[in-house]
Amino acid sequence: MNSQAKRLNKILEHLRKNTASSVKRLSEELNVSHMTIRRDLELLEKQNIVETFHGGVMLRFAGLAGKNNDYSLLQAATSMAEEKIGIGEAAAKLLKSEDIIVIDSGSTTEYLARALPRALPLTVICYALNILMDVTKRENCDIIFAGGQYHTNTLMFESPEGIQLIKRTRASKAFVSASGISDRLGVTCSNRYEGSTKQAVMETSMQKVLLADSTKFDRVRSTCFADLKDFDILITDEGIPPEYREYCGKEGIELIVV
Amino acid sequence: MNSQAKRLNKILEHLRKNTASSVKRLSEELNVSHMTIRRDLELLEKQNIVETFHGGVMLRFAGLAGKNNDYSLLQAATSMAEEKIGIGEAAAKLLKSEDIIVIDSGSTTEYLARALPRALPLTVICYALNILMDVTKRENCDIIFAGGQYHTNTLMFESPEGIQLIKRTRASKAFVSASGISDRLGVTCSNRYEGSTKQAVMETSMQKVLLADSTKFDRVRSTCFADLKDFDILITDEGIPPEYREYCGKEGIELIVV
DNA sequence: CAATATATGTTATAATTATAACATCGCTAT
DNA sequence: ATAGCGATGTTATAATTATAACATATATTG
Repeated sequence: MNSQAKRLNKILEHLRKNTASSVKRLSEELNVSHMTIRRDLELLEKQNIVETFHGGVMLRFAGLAGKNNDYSLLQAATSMAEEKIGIGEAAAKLLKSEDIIVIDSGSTTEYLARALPRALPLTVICYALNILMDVTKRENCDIIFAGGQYHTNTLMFESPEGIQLIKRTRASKAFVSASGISDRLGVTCSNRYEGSTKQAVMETSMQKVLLADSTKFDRVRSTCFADLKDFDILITDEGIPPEYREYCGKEGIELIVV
Repeated sequence: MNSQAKRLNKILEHLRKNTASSVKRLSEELNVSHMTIRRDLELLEKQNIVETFHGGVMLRFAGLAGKNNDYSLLQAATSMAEEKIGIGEAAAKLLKSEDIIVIDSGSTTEYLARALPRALPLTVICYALNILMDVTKRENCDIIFAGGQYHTNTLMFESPEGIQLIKRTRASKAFVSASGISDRLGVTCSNRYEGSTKQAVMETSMQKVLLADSTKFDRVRSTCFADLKDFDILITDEGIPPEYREYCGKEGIELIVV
């Protein structure tokens, strides 16, 4: 790891502790010139990790900057950011007043959490820290959080009791993310605990919406939690392969491309 | 409520959503001059509610500024702040490596969450947003969160499943807060849901530590969840009435006064 | 090892924010 | 009503931060 990467990690560490900081403080803390800090922050800002303003910086993705994530992981989490913003906004447009929605864990779903229309009264069910942090900032919003053991790499909480809580709850719409989508091998994620929770969500929601950027197609991960055709709506970006467009048409899945 | 109080609430509301902001943004948002904002922020800073720096402001007690708390409530939450800091630090001194601890909801316990020694590997069980936010910033720390319905005024999550999760978990030490303490009428809190959760915690922890500033003595709230003598340790400040000192001696409760 | 590229530091200047003193507005009490 | 007072707005000046261009140091590559 080069010195810049080290510094970027130190900056993020500092921000995780303090949420916000100033260029001055950072340059003093890290013993580098203010220009170096500025250039570092510029990088971090381009990747949507921090937000700068005259006099300071603040963490944007408080959640995603989980304590064990180093800079490279953060990069991954912020890749395809533009596409994900579009997907989140498109998902938010589906919402109606009094909807009871599940927001799954993941970085794509976080953009939905941010795009939730402030005016609509909603009930939100979730189980990931980044989602929770966005939702608790909202008003007009009942929150149900399924707790459990905290997983720092996915920012997700999981437990039998959490799954139980989801199972006795009913949602009008579930917004689910995935790490891999294959017509033949189904919709997959990377961890067993994610799979169990997602399955519970699929069981208890009226409408199931899959949120995934186009890099997820024709990719598999270890844990399959649903068939693609189990979903009612698929929201993705222009990069979706033609054969998946066809598949959606054939299976009656509403396709929303942003 | 006069116009200044209204504005202070609006500022806090804005900060709750954005964590940090700038004088410029606030003055534009609220249509007042930057001087007015500055004077408002000066007030809020004096009360330890926000922290200002060149170019901006940020919330200090992110958790405590729950969205439904108005300005007057915030004041209450930050009262006895010095005593509470001491109590939190004293509680942190009790911790040993590999301890499994419960941190109850409340403002006093938040100071413990902040004072957790960074070096010690710990498992933390909690169910309140302000505690969670502090604990997730830490490393060397397994987190178990008991979820449920979110209560904005106490920042606490509660559900049968959450209680179930607590009940099947064992802790070496529980750090519990209270709204009222009476030798005759027991230890009380304000809400039924708080009581059920606290009771579950009392049942499943080896050592029970009560954290309360001295304003809580000889005060009762609606929901009783324990007798004072059920606790092994009581941490409070110098203001503790003499009769409670005696009571602790008689009942074998270790008293720590900060 | 030289040559090049990249990262960091320095400086001067521009832009923004902070402070302080004073002016004005609007409420309250008589 | 109006005098008085507190709250808010205005302005000029000081302090701080941002930007850009250039200089220097450090790392990389053939």
